Amino acid sequence: MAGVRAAQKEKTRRALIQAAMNQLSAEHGYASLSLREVTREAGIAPTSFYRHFQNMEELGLTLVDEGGLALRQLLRQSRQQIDQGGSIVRASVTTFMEFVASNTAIFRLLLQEKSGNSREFRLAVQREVEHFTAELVDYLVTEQDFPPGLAELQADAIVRIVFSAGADALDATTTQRQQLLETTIAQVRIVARGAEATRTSATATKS
Amino acid sequence: MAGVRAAQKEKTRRALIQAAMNQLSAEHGYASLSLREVTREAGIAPTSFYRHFQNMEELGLTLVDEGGLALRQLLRQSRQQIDQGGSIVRASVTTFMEFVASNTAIFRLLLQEKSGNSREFRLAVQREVEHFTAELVDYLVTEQDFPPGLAELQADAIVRIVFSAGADALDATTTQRQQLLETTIAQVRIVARGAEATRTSATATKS
DNA sequence: GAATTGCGTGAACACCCGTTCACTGACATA
DNA sequence: TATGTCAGTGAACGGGTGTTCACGCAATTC
Repeated sequence: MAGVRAAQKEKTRRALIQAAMNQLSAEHGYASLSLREVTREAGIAPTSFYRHFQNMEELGLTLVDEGGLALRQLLRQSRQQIDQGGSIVRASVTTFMEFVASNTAIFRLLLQEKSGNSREFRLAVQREVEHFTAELVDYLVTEQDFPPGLAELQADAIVRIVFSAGADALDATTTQRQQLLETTIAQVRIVARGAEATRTSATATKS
Repeated sequence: MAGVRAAQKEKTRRALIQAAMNQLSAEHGYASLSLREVTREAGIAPTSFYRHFQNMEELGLTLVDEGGLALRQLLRQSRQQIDQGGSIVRASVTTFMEFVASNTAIFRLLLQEKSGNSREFRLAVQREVEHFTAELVDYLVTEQDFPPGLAELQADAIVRIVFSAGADALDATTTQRQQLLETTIAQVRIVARGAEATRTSATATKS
């Protein structure tokens, strides 16, 4: 009953996932990922692949899940920074950009498959992003007392801006990233200000 | 000197481009586009491909150019709608969404290659999007008297939001698109309001 | 009318791909 | 200790890929 066998299996499964990650780069995306190359890098025979995944697609979806997991850790991290005071916007956007810089491969994967050629992939990524938005909506409603509708609009806009900036960061130099960070922070603040203005004008009308 | 020969060549060149376009769909992207399939659809021998393009990459860049051209036509169209009065934001976003709906393949191509695996492609798409932003900046500065820096921030944010919404529209049903249109319009207005608030508070400080 | 240019061609080459199959041998079970 | 399970294997099949080459033949040039 000692899981020696199971442990070994899990180990090569991780090796496959890691190998796939390694092959993902700016020049080589998921679409052009080959079973043979992945198994070669993982150090096993091509045929052994099927002991762990039915398809390359199943491997891909696993990768997306890994990305989603990383994103959620990012969220938690961001929350912690918020709780300990300071500029909420700056802390959040900075954390996000740091994530992009240090998880380039995985963020690129999410980004590509968001508008990729597999519906299932698109939906999986979309789910992760929505999770992100929902978290932000919750914050805006409970902490900032925004009405749900407006919070939804605002959060959605901010997420679109930040993810889009993250995409640009992938190709950017360090100084460009710095610039991009400041730009994004300013833009998020503009959105926040606009939402605030919208709220007060609506409240004024109501009262 | 009659260009019968040249005309025929241009014709099959167009056939190749069109064939490539036809093969682009939600399930089948540029990355998995094969020379042989394209020539098959175009009705010529695989080898003839090289009479028109050096690589598949050259064909791809041509497709991106076509997309850029279409985007600029969209811009011009949008300008016309603005000149004849009505809500600027609504007209612009609506036009954009209509473009996405009727040029699905080409917009999807631009979107995918924006974060795709060829640096040259990414830069080409980025150039097109920047052209888009520049046009908007110009409008904000000359027509709305925004200071250049703020106009840049605002335009960039709006373009990010609108393109991101366009991406979501690709997978959406008609009613979802309607909803998305309204959401996007509201978001653009929030950004405009935020920028306005930012401007006036800055001006107040200065005076 | 003769010479040249150049688009389109079919055969062929070398390569990589995903997937199947029967098999081995270490671990797990009883 | 005997039996069964199952991750990993190497050979093989069928198929698609990009690219080369020499060639035919109609449009063009002189």
